[in-house]
Amino acid sequence: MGAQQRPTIKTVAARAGVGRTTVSRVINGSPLVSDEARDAVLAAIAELKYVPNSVARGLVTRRTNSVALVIPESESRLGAEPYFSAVIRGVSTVLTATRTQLQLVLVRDSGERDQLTDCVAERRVDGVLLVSVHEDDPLPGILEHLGLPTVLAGRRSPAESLSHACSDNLGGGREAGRHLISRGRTAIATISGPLDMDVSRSRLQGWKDALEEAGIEPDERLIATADFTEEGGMLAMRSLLERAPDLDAVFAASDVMAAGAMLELRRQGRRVPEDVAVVGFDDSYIARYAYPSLTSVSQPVEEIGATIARLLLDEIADPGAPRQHITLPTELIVRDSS
Amino acid sequence: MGAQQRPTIKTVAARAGVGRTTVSRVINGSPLVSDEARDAVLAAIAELKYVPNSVARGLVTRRTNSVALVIPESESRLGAEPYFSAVIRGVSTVLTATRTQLQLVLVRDSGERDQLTDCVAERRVDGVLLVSVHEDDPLPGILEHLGLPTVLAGRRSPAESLSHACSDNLGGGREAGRHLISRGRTAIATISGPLDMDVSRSRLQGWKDALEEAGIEPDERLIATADFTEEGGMLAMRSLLERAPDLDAVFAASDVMAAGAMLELRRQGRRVPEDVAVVGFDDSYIARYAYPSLTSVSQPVEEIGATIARLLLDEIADPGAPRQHITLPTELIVRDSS
DNA sequence: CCTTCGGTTGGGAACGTTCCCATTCTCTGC
DNA sequence: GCAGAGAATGGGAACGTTCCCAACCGAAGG
Repeated sequence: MGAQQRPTIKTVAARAGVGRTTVSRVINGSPLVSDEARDAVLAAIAELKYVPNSVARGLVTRRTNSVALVIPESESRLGAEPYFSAVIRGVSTVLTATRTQLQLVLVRDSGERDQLTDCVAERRVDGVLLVSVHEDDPLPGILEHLGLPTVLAGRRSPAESLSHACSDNLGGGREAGRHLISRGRTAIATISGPLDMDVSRSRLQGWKDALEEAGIEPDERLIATADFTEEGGMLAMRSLLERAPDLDAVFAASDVMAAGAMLELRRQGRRVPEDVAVVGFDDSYIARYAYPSLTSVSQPVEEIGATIARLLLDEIADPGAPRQHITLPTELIVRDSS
Repeated sequence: MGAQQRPTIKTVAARAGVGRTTVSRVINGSPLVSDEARDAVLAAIAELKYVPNSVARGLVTRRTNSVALVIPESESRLGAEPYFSAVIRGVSTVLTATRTQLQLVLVRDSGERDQLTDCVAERRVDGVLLVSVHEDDPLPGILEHLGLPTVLAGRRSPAESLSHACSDNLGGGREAGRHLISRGRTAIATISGPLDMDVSRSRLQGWKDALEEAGIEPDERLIATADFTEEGGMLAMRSLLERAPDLDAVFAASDVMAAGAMLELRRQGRRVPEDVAVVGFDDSYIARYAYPSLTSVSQPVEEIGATIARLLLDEIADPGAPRQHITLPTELIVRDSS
């Protein structure tokens, strides 16, 4: 029981009294079928509970109706960084609607990246979504060279050639900076992400822009970099406090790092926001759960996920079309920490 | 460029001066090949950068080397509930090591569940992992009937027939209860998850056991149920405070609900832990970020993910083997909230 | 010297689809 | 009334692999 022989397209054809091809046409919605034949085929399909074998179909069509979503685990763990979960949700929403499968690939180290390349070469997926790309990441180049449709969440540089969607990191950083200035803060530090990522550089540049607008010269002592982790945010905050004990505000390029920074501030007896105002980035639930609740730059992460999925489906459907670059707006959500 | 014709097994055979079958044997590690032939084949593979087409292979072997991980999104969103991310990590670790693909399926409503059933019937996966099952969930039964290897994280009931791994929810609930009693609390409430889930019932029973051990009769007024969301936890807390204003402790069956409960307690001016002690479940980072930091029952979620992946691979390899049931231990992590 | 056996080898068939093409049938227009 | 167009149909081939089985080879044994 259970594992009985499943019907094939031949079984259906025999039952409906038509040829294989006609059944195939009905399944694929071809108009070149008489109503009569179509009804017979549909009835047979229903009777036999026939479901086409997608593997066999993939062999001849060279399509798998499946795309890979690649998430690097090395620097920031899925789950610890809510960004990834939200991207997954957005991607999944769009893919489900078009009946496309989602292959999730967590890449921890370069060994696993090789496996990924194999998997892609095996033609198990029609396209690839990459998240959190570094400037010198070899993967986008490899995929491009393989001729496999590829779309990025984020970009390697402002001159990114591959299709991608990202949020307005520059504008978001600027908003954060302006907000702190408007709160009367004058010694505004920042905890940046890794500088080999465009997302980090853009947010940092936004912060600089805001200071310069206000006539403040960005000071090297007020810039620390971390790796988007809580631990990193904590260490960066400690280093900032050593170098510039008089700082009265800090803009962290992610909520997770902001949370780490707040832990360190509390440990050193600085009150938030009285002594030091804090602004994060992402507006994840960490911002809501944090105490005091965290002012944060909201980016439409789920929409980024949905957008890259759409871009990828477009590119799979028409590989010749020009690459698309989409920037989504950010919004500052003010809470208790600033 | 890029999309040049990829080599097939025939190309390799011609290049190595052997037959198709010999190449296939080399690829699949068969011992029935002379060293000489093997070397020639391996050289040809390297020269041509040949990678086997897994779709074609799947057609004849009836194996896809890919399993589905099904996560219901309806009650608790991926990302808002760290549990799922951790399970994904554990699953991914085991699967990557065995070169098995991971199909991620987020199911939002019953319509999407039908699609899932189709996808499974299409034989796109060798097995299915189900997370967060409800007692009357039709999916496990359908999959069992289809004869598809299926493993659960959690169980529908203590008599679960399918293979599964879950943590010791009963013991965890008991530990939480005992801990609050040891802190001298006497009016101990609980916020349970949905009662149609075994995980909820077990944690609730553990709480009851602990109270009864201490000679306290569990009071209906001190039991509220919610849906594992922050909002639900908040509402449940409100309802508990109305029904039993004198409560001095609460055990929530998840950190997310505990966070919601703490928000409501703060809103009503109750101090944590002075007026009301709070204990959560999961020991997610929410517990660390919360203020005050949250005492929580830690369960090895990532290990649960790894375990169900292993059980599934076992079952795929030997579908006839008896089903396995694995229970993993929990541990109470005491922090500031109790 | 012939048989047998184990180790190698490769061709044919099959897996379940889709696509190409040839065939049949029906209508339209002159 | 007949050619031609177009719709509907189905058989053959192909997609790239694995599995079955027959065939070959050299050595061992009678």
